[in-house]
Amino acid sequence: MGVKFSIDSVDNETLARTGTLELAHGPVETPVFMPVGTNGSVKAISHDTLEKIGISIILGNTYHLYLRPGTDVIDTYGSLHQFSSWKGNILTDSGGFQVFSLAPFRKITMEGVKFRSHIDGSYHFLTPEKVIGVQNSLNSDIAMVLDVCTPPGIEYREAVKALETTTHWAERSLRAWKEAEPAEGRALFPILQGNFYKDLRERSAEELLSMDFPGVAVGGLSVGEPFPVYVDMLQHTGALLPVEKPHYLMGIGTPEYILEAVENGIDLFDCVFPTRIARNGTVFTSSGMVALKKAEFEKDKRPITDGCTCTACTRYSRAYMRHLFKAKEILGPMLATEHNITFLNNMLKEIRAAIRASRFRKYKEDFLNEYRGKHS
RNA sequence: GGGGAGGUUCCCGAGUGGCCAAAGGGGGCAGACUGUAAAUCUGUUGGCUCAGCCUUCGAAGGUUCGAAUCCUUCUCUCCCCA
Repeated sequence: MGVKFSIDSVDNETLARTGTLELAHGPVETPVFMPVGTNGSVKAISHDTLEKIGISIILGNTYHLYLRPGTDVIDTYGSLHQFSSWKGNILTDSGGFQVFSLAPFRKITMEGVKFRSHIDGSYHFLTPEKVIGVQNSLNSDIAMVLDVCTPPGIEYREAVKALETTTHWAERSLRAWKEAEPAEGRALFPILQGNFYKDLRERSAEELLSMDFPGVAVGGLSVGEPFPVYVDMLQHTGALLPVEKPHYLMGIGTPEYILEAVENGIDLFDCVFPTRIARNGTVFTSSGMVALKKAEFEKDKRPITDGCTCTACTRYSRAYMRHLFKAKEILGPMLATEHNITFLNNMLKEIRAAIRASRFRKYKEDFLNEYRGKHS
């Protein structure tokens, strides 16, 4: 389970740092945004285009791929990479979040989680060991332990229970992972929980970091809490993480959230938001989010944003993009998805450069001033 | 020329005496979306001095306490037969 993570530079005002994570399918420069490809496909964009943008790692989802196509199909290819023809790295989420978001159908015990398939209603029982087994079939470069994610506002004792289950599952996951003797360049990360109780965050960190994991993820944030609460909990949690290991914050993906994450020492993050809002007609620009369907863009000949290297910005106007969405042309979601991923990827390049120059704070300030200022 | 069907709020289309400013869909406009059951979902869509009032269901007139709904005439559209 050897994974090399080297820190190249450290910002002198914040916890931000740049690094390189050596995974089985190539190096990943951090901080990095990882697009989500739940079913072995980042929705509305081809692997070719992702490669062209320079994406080195995407997500897959154990829960979805276990249900469909199933490991028997994946096993005939040897890996999700082979099956989907993705040459880069893949991080697979464990399914813990699906158990959380599909709440009406779940039953969690210390042993595992029983749930109903959203596809055919069939019952399934997932254990930490089984989830490791599925991720071994997928040959994930970074696998995640099964965890219990909880929403804001729950009782303390309920948060304790979720935390204890998560720790217990992490121990079992690690044992199963080691027994399977994973190849060099593959990693298993535990997921820090504790809900919005700081002492529980500390306890979760203590318990999980006492185990021999090559990295650590922060879960249970960006689950509906207000932005200031997110920032507060992130600051508290970020300081608990061991400097030498890669830090993964699960489920964040707007420029504002990303900047906070990087400032607090986060190296990896993923989010469906950029790709989902793209499909729904909203794109990122340096001056804020823009809903392309709005009437004001009917005859707007400008590109989505100047200086962007994506297909939409180098070739098409806002008016045309609006028309594509109005006419429900599939090209609209495709171009918008490429744009949003390109936008974030370029933003992360700038962030890494700013950290190397030890001027991250300035970069963040300047970025947010324009982003939150008046829209162009 | 003869017979038949029909004209409803931006469009399609329900509604055959009061519960109708008028179902439903489309379109428009706005909002939401953050480890993807999402190319999705929600709201709104005649006007105003807005718990009320005014205007609206091809046009005009009539019946009625009361009409988009009934009657008369006109007008327009579509289908069938000559």
